[in-house]
Amino acid sequence: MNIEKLLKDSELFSGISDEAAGRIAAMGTIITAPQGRMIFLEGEKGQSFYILVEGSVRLFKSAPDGREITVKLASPGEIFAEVILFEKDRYPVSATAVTDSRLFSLNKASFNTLLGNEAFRAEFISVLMKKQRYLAGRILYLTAYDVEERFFRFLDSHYGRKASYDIPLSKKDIASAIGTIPETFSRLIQRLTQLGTIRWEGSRLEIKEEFWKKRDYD
Amino acid sequence: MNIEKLLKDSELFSGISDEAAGRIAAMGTIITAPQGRMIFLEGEKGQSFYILVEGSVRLFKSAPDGREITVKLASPGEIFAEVILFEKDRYPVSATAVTDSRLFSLNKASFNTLLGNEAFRAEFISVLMKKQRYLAGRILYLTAYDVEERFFRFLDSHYGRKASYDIPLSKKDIASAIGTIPETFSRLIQRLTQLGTIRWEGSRLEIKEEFWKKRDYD
DNA sequence: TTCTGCCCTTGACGCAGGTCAATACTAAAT
DNA sequence: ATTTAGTATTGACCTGCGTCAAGGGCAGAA
Repeated sequence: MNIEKLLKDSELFSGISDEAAGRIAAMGTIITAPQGRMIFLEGEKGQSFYILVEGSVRLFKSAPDGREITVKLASPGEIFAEVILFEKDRYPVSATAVTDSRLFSLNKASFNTLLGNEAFRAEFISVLMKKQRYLAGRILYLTAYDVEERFFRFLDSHYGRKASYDIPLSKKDIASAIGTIPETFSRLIQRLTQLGTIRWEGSRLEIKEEFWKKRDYD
Repeated sequence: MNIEKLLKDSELFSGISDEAAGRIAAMGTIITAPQGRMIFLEGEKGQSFYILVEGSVRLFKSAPDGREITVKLASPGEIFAEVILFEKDRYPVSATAVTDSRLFSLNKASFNTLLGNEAFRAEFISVLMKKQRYLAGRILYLTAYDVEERFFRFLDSHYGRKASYDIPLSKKDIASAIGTIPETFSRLIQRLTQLGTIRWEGSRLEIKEEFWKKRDYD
């Protein structure tokens, strides 16, 4: 797939013209990151930010004791590490590809050129604000809901409410995304399976009909 | 104290000229909020954002079960609810004054005028990014540290490492700020007092010499 | 084919911290 | 002076979820 198309699907460049997309595409580079590849490390110096084109990337902070707290599991179209562009020149989180991924990377200088454009600036600010809302929401998510609730909210927000999913992630990665550990997540799955609420074979997850209806999020 | 001076001490308008400060001061209004006053409610429509001039304001989200999760305890000079300025016209959090406070409020229209200024835009974007870092840090704070650790980090980040503090907040507000409940916080205080680590009488809190040295925060 | 490493699962266990409830201590209101 | 209401403390209790440890399944490397 060509880069221009992908850019136009991203949150930052949505609604951009073909011509502009072409120019931007020429300014950055496409990076391929196989599953498990570290993209950047918290505290590391950097001068580029990224747009996830394909795959998924885990953004996390490390606690002093070595545990990793997932701040966000990014999906295609999302921008991250844009914080590097102002003031601080070190990444505030680490990023690794949890599935084979492709990223579009743009450096500070190119970005500053873009910022010269009024419409782009407005778009950029609105992306920053969306992120802020996301993070405030994640604080609520992690502190006010239990693991089961978080699991279903995770499904809902990442794939929507369906009866059947094809999950491209390992269970350990999901556990991390919902803020728990594999053991606890495994026990949750076991319990839900016994209750007949879900069925999970290979990468196919099925949720019993009727289930979503009982839940009211927000 | 005059508004211009206060604006120049805020994170958003730091380094602004006297002349510009005067113009901005004329665009907004000063609001007085006595302790306990609700400033705005999550979900409510609004067209203004605020700069805290004096006092402290608690920003929180409400869980479906009614619990309130404090997202941030704002201090003077900080800007909040700026998220209202783009796209979404509803506040994503609620805000109440936890001590008698004064706020400077600016509406959307005035803000847009300011945004016309290049330097201001850059400053604004950098404030947004600082916030983003704060929120990512708060996720780590709330999920990776225990209550004791959070308490000392709270003291450190709000007042610095001192041997003696004059705490203007109720214990319940501190409990909320550090992500716990009054009972648990009270027990922590009791334990630390018995250990001789702290002494707390009225609003005066004393930390035993030597204590901070044992801690290494980042 | 065997080894090595990673995922996933399952059991046993412990504990930090939340819930519930009772009581005292204010300080403001009547 | 007495009611009222918010804050604080303390005890008894309980539970969700993390830790530790062990074992099974599977894939890629040698």
